[in-house]
Amino acid sequence: MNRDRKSPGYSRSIEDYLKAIYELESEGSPAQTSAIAEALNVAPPSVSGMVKRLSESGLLEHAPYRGVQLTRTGRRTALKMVRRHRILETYLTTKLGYDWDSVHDEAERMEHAVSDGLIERMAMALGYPRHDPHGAPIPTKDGEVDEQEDLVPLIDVPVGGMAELRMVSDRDPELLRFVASLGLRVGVSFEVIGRQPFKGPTAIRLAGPHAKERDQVIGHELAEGLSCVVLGGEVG
Amino acid sequence: MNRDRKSPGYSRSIEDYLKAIYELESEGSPAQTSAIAEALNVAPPSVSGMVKRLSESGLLEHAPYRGVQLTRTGRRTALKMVRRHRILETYLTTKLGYDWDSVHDEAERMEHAVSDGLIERMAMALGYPRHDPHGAPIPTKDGEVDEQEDLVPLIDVPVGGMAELRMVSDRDPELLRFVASLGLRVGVSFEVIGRQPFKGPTAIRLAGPHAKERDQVIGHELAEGLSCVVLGGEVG
DNA sequence: TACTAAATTTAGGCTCGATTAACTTTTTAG
DNA sequence: CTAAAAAGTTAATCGAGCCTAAATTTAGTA
Repeated sequence: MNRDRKSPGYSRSIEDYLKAIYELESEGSPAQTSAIAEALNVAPPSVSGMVKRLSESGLLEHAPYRGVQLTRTGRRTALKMVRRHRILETYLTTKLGYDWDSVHDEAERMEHAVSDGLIERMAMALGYPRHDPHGAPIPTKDGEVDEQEDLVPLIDVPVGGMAELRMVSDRDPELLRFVASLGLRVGVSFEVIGRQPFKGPTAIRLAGPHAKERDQVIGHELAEGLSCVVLGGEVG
Repeated sequence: MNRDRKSPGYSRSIEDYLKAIYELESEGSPAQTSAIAEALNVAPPSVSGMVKRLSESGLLEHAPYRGVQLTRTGRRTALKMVRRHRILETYLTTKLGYDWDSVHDEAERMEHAVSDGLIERMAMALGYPRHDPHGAPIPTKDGEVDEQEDLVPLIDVPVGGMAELRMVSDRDPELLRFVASLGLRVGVSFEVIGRQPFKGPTAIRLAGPHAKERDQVIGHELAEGLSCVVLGGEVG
């Protein structure tokens, strides 16, 4: 009666809550009610209600008025959802020709419907990738995540330094299209050739024999969202 | 706000009802409450309730105590679900190494989660197949189905005649595994070499240079479920 | 034709996950 | 240190879909 269903069988909602909480937690500090509500596009009292149920089920711990933390079990499920999401995104771009800006919503819906077995088949077909198309690390089947501590936002890369784009949030398709239109992709490296004060733009020069428009200017807010690794070599 | 979501956005339940009703209708006669209930594993009053809502939404017509018929709109959605299901089954077997007995459940869940765009990409990747792995016809994007009128159940293929297996229900994995274990697949042809009366078994001989066990015996009930096309050539 | 069995619908309830309105706790600013 | 603002929780409802029990309609048979 249970060949390859979705193991313990949490509801779609529960899976969404756990994943959202995980993602908030990984930005440090316990997840707050309002943040969860915003992430899930739901009113705060809905979160309070669900949080109560989830903590009664042992998926998270709730310090009233203080926020929420995943338990070991809760984190396991959350990581499973993150893995599903990122494997799906990778599969859709690699095998079905999706662009990196259009995979998020599709994966968001599919991640609740597919079986563990399908995810593993996709992972195998992809050669067990470590990162999704936006550079986010794909948790392993038993919940290990490569945390990538050396990443810094582009705004913190010093002028004159070389860096490589390593990760962009997958949330905003517009943003992803814009980033791509600048010639930037995960793995592309560049030199930071200037930065204006007062939250002004950062100027970069793409490395390699890129056609025209090797020089680009990136606004402050966007530059905050581009996670880079600073490369050793300095440039004159 | 609506890039490639699931167009009008019916609920999972509604999609299931419409598809089930379509499948019952295509066996002739309007779909009865109890038959729908059984197909969906739901109590009859649940069907009455849903039927009321669906007919108020114009997706079907309800003659109380008489059964239910899809409207044009209802049929369109039902066919969309059938197309999704069969494309998914074909994709999973062709591209991800699933066996024909294990795709049904996976497709059943995925068909509610994926977008039209994903289905079309899969269809394209497959070269727009006309039939799924069980031989069932795949409706086109605009709802045309190849009805295959020349199919007869194996029990009606006369002894001495040649036939080719063209379609098996995808519902029962056990049955599909068993059929496969006999050396039968969609497209395999064989001669009917005997049939016992009183709902007794049918004996067949597989065509071509099949290893050992070219002769197989198939019980009455199973033989009812194997849709074949009778081939022109007679055999001594 | 009347009576029973089967099929269907109605009535009443439940759970899940969401909402708004009202209340409580925590944080922050003066 | 206190008062207002912000954040969180509780209470009361709602709708979708399901259920069981109790009518009701249809169908089949004596």
